Amino acid sequence: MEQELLRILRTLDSPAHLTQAHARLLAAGLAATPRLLPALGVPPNGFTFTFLLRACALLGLPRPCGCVHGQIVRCGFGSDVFVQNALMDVYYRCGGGGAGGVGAARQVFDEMVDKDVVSWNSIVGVYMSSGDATGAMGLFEAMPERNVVSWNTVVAGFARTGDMVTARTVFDRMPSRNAVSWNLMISGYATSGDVEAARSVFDRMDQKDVVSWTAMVSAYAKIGDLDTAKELFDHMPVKNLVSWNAMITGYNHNSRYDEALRTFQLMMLEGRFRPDEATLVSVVSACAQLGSVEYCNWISSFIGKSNTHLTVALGNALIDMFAKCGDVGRAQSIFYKMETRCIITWTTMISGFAFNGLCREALLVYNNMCREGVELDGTVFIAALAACTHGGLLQEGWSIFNEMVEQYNIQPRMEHYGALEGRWDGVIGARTSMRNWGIEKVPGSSLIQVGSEVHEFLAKDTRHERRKEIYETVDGLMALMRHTEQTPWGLFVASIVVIQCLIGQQLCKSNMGKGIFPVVLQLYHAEVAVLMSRCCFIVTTQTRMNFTFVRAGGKDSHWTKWWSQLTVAIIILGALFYLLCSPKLEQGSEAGLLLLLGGAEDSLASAQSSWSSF
DNA sequence: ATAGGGTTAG
Repeated sequence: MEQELLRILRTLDSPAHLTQAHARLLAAGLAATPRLLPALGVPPNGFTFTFLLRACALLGLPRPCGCVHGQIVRCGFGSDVFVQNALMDVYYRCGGGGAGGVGAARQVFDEMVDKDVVSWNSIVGVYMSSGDATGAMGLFEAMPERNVVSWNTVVAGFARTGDMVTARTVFDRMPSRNAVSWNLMISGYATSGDVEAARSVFDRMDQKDVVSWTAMVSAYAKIGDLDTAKELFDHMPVKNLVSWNAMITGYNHNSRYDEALRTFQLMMLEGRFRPDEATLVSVVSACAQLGSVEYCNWISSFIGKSNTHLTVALGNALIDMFAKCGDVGRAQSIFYKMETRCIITWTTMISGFAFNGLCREALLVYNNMCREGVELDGTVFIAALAACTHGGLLQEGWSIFNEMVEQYNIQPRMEHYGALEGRWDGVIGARTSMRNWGIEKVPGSSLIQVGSEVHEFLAKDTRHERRKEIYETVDGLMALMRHTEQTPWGLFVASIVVIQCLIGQQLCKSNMGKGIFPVVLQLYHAEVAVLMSRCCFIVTTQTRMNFTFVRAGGKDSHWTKWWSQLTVAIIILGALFYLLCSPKLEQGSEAGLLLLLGGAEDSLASAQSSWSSF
């Protein structure tokens, strides 16, 4: 049958007959048959290959690129400048952005008979995004002609690496600039944290477009200045979907999830934009943080109705959301529905089960993951180990820990030890010490009364008026901890936290009702376990600890200032004390821990009474 | 075709 049709097709010689035959094949459902389709005789052109190459780039597979390259040469497009430019881009992307990709792209570039500005711009961009600024600048200087895109490519390259000094130099040298050039400077300054500089570029710009405004909104949101972000957002002459997304994620990053949702609702009320995946990811994660079942149901039914494709990011966010509001069954069904998963998907599902106390199920997910041969990272092991500890499955925890080290060659970090509380039991008898110090009475209490006011703290609370400070403090400490892990500075930071907690308790106790301390510090069990295991006592991971210093009444008095100054002084002295006592401590060494314990025990003992009586 | 703003877990 197929042979017969092929024979007939070959005999056709006029376009009209060909069209007729094509129509008949379509009607018979045979047009897509791989051997008949080429016989219809439509020759490829430049567009064929640029689209084909784009498909290769999306797949990121080097092998089809080679085949397509062969076809390009065979069909006589070896010197078509459009096709060659696309080919260069594809070879770079399929090389994974590394040196191999750069080499392949460079080879295409060198072999090109005709090069136009786009070819030069592309190769400069390739060198820039591979991190080779010197190579890029060499090519840039050698360019026979430059247009505004050439200049922008270089500015973008320097801005991406955070080298705003060089970016500025190039920007100032530009013979002419367009909106993109200015916007590159704005976003470059914003990502390097210099909002002032970004703002001054923005103010000097006389062709501000929606991108400039949006970049400024997210710049202010990033440094936590939501008032200015909101003000700019409200005054934007034109908003698009990305602007709304920027405002919503700005609220998310500052833990103001309810306002994120309100902004989303405003956008929906306005009705001009349909939420895209980025919007939904942000909204879902805001719902997850709020843990409100009504919001979660609403957004999930909205997603269901809007027929949105379940991408990896959205799937991950949904799994997290359902798990956080206790519906682990729906979390799991999302997990199964996902066509592609990444390491975050697995991590989220494992922690989702553990979060709901289903630690065996968490381990099943872990086992499935290992069977599927997913490439694992250190983080997924933190989740798996925490699941074991949480469920009291210490033996499983240890065997996973060993697998991690021996089979997957992942260096254990302090978070892994933190997840395995049993680690330190033999060293210091942590549980006993805890009981002795009366620590068990403090955790679990998330209500603190100061004077006549009751301050309530729930997990990841978003309602407290000083939540910005809470999360900034915690985030800052965590960042510092990450930055300084494996060095004595980790101890330094940990000691600050402990001392702050102790002082906070004492201040609360002795100054009820006077207006106490302007910092509210809230830590969760995992972080506390890590910090505390450094400072020689362990917190059971089942118990969430809320350390809070609360200021009552909301009025600043001279007492507040006085206490703040005193506290800062004590913190610095305490930190110095730790530093002097433990300058040569080796992290993780038992001798070091015991030494540290000796130092810490004294200061903790004095605070013991306030812990237990609180 | 080459350059610019927004995207999830621990």
